[in-house]
Amino acid sequence: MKTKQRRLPRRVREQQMIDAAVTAFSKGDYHTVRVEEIAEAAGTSKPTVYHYLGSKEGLFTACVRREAERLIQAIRRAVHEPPADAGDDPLRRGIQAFFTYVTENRESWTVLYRRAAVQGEPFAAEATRVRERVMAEIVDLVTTCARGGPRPSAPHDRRCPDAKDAQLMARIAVSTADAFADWLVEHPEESPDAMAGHVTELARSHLGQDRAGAAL
Amino acid sequence: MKTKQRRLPRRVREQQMIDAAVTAFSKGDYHTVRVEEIAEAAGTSKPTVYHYLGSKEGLFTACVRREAERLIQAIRRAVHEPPADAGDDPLRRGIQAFFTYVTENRESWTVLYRRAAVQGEPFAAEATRVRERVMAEIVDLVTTCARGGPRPSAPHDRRCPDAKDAQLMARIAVSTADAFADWLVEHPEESPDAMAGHVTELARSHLGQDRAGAAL
Amino acid sequence: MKTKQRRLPRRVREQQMIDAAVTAFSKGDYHTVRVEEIAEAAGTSKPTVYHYLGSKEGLFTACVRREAERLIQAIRRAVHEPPADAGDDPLRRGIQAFFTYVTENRESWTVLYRRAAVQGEPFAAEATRVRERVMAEIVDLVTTCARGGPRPSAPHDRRCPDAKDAQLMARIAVSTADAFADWLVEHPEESPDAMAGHVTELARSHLGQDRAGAAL
Amino acid sequence: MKTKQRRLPRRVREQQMIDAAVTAFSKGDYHTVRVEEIAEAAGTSKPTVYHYLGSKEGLFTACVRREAERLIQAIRRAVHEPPADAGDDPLRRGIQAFFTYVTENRESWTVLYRRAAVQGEPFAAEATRVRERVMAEIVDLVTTCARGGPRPSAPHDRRCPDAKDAQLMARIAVSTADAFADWLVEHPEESPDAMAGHVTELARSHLGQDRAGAAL
DNA sequence: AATGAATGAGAGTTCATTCAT
DNA sequence: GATGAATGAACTCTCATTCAT
Repeated sequence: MKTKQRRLPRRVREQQMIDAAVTAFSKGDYHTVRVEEIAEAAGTSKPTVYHYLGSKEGLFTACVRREAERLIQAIRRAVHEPPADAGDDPLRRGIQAFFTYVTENRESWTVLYRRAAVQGEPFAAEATRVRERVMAEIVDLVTTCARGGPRPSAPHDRRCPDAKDAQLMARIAVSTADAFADWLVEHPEESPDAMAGHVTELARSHLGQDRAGAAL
Repeated sequence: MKTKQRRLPRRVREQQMIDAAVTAFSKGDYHTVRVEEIAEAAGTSKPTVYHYLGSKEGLFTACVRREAERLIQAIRRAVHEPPADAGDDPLRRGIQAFFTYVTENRESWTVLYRRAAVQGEPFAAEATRVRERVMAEIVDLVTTCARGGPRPSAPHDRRCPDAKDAQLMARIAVSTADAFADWLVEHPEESPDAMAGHVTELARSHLGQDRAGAAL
Repeated sequence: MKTKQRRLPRRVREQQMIDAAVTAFSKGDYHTVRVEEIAEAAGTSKPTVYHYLGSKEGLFTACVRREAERLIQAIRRAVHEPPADAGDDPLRRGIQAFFTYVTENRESWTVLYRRAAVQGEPFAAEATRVRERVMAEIVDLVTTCARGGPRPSAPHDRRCPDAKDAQLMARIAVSTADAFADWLVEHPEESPDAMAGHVTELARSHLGQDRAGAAL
Repeated sequence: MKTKQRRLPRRVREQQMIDAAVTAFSKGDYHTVRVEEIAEAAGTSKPTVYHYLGSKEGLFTACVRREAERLIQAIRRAVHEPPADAGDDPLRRGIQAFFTYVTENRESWTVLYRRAAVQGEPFAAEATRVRERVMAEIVDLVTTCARGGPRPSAPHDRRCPDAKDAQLMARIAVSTADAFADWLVEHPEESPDAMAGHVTELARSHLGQDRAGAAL
């Protein structure tokens, strides 16, 4: 057990604060979380939190930013630098990575999807922007991949599904992943992979079907 | 337009309060909403709100209860007492009613789905219970109807999807409806019906596919 | 069981209100008692209470006045119109009556002695005045009787103990009675009479002793 | 005269708060006292009071605890470590110390005896417990000393007055001390010592008389 | 760099009191 | 005469935020 470290370099302390904040914000409402409790969990004091992150809103925003970045990187890695045994369908790999992230990083996802969504909040501005970057990433995934982008073997798919369809699919993918993550808590015997498969098919079928009849 | 009425009977005022509260809670976080602002919107004063509903939590709970009831009734009516031109697939009618409700009663739905979801809050207790009643209703819809319940013309559907599948489908339906409602705000040209169609198929396909190969 | 009477004559309703108020004020602090609860206990509504007694303070004052009057009358009756078997020492009869009243009318006494004593309260003015009337009555009892007033057989007692002593004795009598009343709740086997005897002796001895050596 | 100090260490501020609170609670009813006024009197702000003492009730309880402790210590010191010129009757010394305390620390005593007595109040719980410790201390004083405990020169006093008697005496002593403190305000020429003498005799006489005829 | 001390501002809640029927 | 309806005013308590060391 490490004893409480004092005088850590700023970079490290900041990360500890954000760690603590993600946990806290995932457990309760933005307003329910007290800055002090985060400071304590991070092994520091309130003023230090303010010194580093500026305000409660800044703290929250930092969480959203960092976690969004992690999620985006996870998807990109799965698409562009897949491990050897990951299959050769990048759309599927991407969606699977997304499902896996949501499932395995519940706190992170909760903050990203559930907390940052509250409109009319002071923090909404920046948070919403970050949130949209995540959506854009997934839209991009769907668009690029369904179009056969990195996937050489699907030439008939070459049409670009229009942005509208892609956006809708992205949203459905996200909402499904969210529902599924909850579901998994009660049914740990299920695997995210199966669900990811369903959604991949749904996406490909929907994006193809609508325009070309039989995309599969 | 009636001028602001003073001295209304309790029943009426209570409804006005709940009306105002639903609007307020749909716009902001539970904690962001000030009771006084609700009182004013309802044409009354804070003490009267407390006199009638007991507490902020009581007010919130009253909203959740009333709106949940309305949603459930809308679905039941669509399933059991459909208008003449409503098609003869009860599952589809139910899901359609659900999508329509979510789309047309955004405030109501927001309170029901987004606000009541914050776990670990004092107000969550009753709200969560009510929320589960709504889920149960939809599970019921999926289960009964997919099984061919009121739908005489689909004998091949007779398998009863097990509770697990039905629950997952219900959650996905709900989550998707929520996402779709947002979507509709940006794309008013889309109709809830089309979306309901998609989801109905998704449900039927999922419930069938997994266990019976090609149910459709 | 009488059904709740409506339309009672004012005099009666007022008494019911005061009854309820005495009970309520004896149970809790002045500020803890809610006017509404008194109204309900009296079988009426709040506005009626205000109509009759004017204000919470008025209600409280009415209680103090009525109960003080009752206590004073009880003492006077014991001194001046004693029952046949009551002994022929008027001082003792008076103190005994006082002890009995305090013991048997705990609510009344609590309001009179414990509640009306809080200084700095809005109601203090009138309540204190009434309270002082009670003290004066007891001082009077001690003074008159110890002086051999109505008691023919104690000529050596003729000196008038000065007001100061009498007042002190009165206060001691009162505080002792108060302590004793509490005591009796836990020890119902004791009788007020014995205690009254002690205090009577104490009074007589003190008032005599100090000035004349052997008053008894 | 020190100017109003800002930034005092917690321990000090807490004492100042309790000082101010004792004064405030002695002047008015628990409910009449506003926390803010205490904070101001203590040279701080409301939130600091809450930060340190937790709640109004906590503040009140802290007062009761501290003052009770002081009173008890005063009595113990008088009994066990008397100054040279204090006489050699420990019962008398104890009672005298008690009377002196009540007389000289009117605020403290008022809080202890008058405010903590309101039953059925939320704040009464702990306060009542502390109050009983004070009573127990006095009972102990009466019991031990009357039995001739530390008093070597009174062998005929050896009977142990039973707990019942001791308790009654303690209550009367307390109640009388309270009345006497009021009395002293109007008659500053009297001394607590004289009064203590009276009560000591009353106690010894009562404890002896009843059971043994003429104990003195 | 780090933190104990301190607070302004505001929220929920309660209650005596008054209308208007 | 009696009462449901309504509220002004006040109070406890909380929390993000800032000094001063």
